[in-house]
Amino acid sequence: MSTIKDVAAQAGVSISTVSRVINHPDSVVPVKRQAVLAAMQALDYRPNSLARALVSQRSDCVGLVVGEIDSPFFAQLMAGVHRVLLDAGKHVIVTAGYHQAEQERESIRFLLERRCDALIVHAKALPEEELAALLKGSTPVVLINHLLPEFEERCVYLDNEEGAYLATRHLLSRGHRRIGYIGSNRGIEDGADRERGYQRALAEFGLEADRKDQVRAFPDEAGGHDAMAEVLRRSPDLTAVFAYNDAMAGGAINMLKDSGYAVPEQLSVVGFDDVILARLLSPRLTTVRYPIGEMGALAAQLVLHDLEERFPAVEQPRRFTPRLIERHSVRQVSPDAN
Amino acid sequence: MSTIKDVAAQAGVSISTVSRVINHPDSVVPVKRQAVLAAMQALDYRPNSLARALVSQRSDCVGLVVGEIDSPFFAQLMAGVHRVLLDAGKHVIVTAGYHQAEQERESIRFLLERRCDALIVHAKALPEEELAALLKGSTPVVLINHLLPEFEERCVYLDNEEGAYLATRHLLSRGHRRIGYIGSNRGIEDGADRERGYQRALAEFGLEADRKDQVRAFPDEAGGHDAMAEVLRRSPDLTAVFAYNDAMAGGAINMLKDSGYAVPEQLSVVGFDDVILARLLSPRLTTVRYPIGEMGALAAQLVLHDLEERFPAVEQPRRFTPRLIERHSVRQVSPDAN
DNA sequence: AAGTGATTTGAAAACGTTTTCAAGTGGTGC
DNA sequence: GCACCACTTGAAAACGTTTTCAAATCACTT
Repeated sequence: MSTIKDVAAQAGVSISTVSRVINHPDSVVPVKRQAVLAAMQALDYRPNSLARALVSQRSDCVGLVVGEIDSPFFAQLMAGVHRVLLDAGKHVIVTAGYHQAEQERESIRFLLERRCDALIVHAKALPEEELAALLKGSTPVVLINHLLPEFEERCVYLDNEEGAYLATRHLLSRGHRRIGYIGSNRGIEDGADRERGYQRALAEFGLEADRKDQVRAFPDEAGGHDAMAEVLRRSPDLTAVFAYNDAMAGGAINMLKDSGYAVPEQLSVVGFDDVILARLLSPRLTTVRYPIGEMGALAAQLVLHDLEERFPAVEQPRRFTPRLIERHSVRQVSPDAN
Repeated sequence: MSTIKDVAAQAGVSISTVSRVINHPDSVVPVKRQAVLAAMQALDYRPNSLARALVSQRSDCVGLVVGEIDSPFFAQLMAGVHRVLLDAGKHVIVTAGYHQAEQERESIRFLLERRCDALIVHAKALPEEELAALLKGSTPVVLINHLLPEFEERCVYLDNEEGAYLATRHLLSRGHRRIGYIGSNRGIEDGADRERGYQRALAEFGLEADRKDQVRAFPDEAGGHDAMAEVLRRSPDLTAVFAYNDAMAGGAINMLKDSGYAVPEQLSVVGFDDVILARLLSPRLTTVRYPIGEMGALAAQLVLHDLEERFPAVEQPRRFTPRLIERHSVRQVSPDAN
């Protein structure tokens, strides 16, 4: 691969001049500029961005750590971040933590070693002190979905409790009184927050969350399927179920239909996230919209402002509030029928 | 951020020694090694991978160009590549071409400038000459889903025609004789290949593909919805439909149900890709499995072998053959009933 | 005691850029 | 015809590493 030296030689100028036509084209006289351009073309020259970043101390890259690469949820996050960063001429390097502290640590280390100008991190397994230490470092970081009170303005997050509350309230307002919860067994905060929201809504109606109405499983389709079976076994009189996420809700719905239950006629289901899937399920899933794409975009704007003054500070609050999306998986029921 | 010099100073050794404890720990005497390790710890030292890559001429990164970042299909591709590369100690930089030549070109340029050791490229918009030129370059490249006869062993691809043939044959074998095709309007080869497969199957049964039974639309849920409506308007007597991908099939199914059609009782549907969605739709979608994750893994093994001899050459054929996955969206029909 | 060979070390060159600085060029105003 | 200035240019330093090479050290052998 040809270097700046080759180009300089071929064009009969110094390497400084070549560098200048790359970075400040106007500062070199047209005839030489043309010669350099021609030489670059002829040699298929590509500036070595490593060398460039090394001396200029900026790579124009921002690193993104997601939970996993192949999930519709994180796909939306990546897309949101990508969109605003690409427009700004930055590039994104994506890395996955796979929900394990060690992998998350390794991902962050990789990105830092690669000298990303900033990091956007979704890491739930790492201890808070480690995250705090990261925030304190010299590389700007914004955290997704992990509120560190100490660094509130650097955290973009969703009010999970409110989301679960909304979902449960919706079920309650439709007359349901026996409502199960299909949760995640991944020991992360979201889970606890959502359970709290579920319980709060129940409490408002004078109901108490029964432990046997709550089952945790791996937060995917299969987990939803199994959890649904289990919760139904334990509490056959449930009229509705709130699921930790849409994939679990989908699995639950499948399980129900397979067992001859009609959804929502016999059992109502509410999901969480509003991934594409929700619109494709049948019945179309009533769910809580998780604006993860917009959250990614906000995080991107935050780091953009850190990186260059030409990007305005963002005034928008970092806390996002979820919204209930009503579709067809919930049915009105008479509370007295229970 | 501290450098190797700082570490050397703090440990009272030369930078060569520090470099050695990083790269060949056994070659430095234990007492100094400990001192260096301690200094690194104390200073939170992280080797600058840019500098390292610059001198050693290898970045341990492979670049991956996908069609778009937020699609379940490409998510599987990324995951497959990621899995084998991470195990081998390599890192992956992902970039999206968004199905536009200019974006694809830019993505490749970025990856090349960043001095990735190898590239895995899924690009359908770029002209073949450009791809061929890329393959001829000094950086090892493997192409996904784009067969360049000139570089056959560098191309990992699916036999699209066979897939469509399988799907249509399945419908035919279940008695269907009036079969519509919901295609993609993105002018890429896959589309043409799949149409050919569809026509070939039809021809084997002495049927001719009627132009009015074929509608093209944007290959997503909404496109599938609209195309289904259109094809039904044109040819109300269809008993089955083959869709370009699962998302379109999902949209089509939704459209059908909304209009009061029962699936598969009144109309059978077959998809393509077998993304997660297919299992969650109801009825569960009969579809053609696109082993894109495995294809990504194969591509990764190919580049691994290019990069280091310790990775074995891969003997496996580069051409993947799709497989029909029977689920519940196709119904047996009596051919004579038409 | 001196020589041998193996081990450990540091100095310096190299990787491919950008940037600073000073020198060179040519034009302008008097 | 000369001083001044603006513009353009090249040499060289710097970025943070790895690696080569030769020097230094050390333990043995004779």
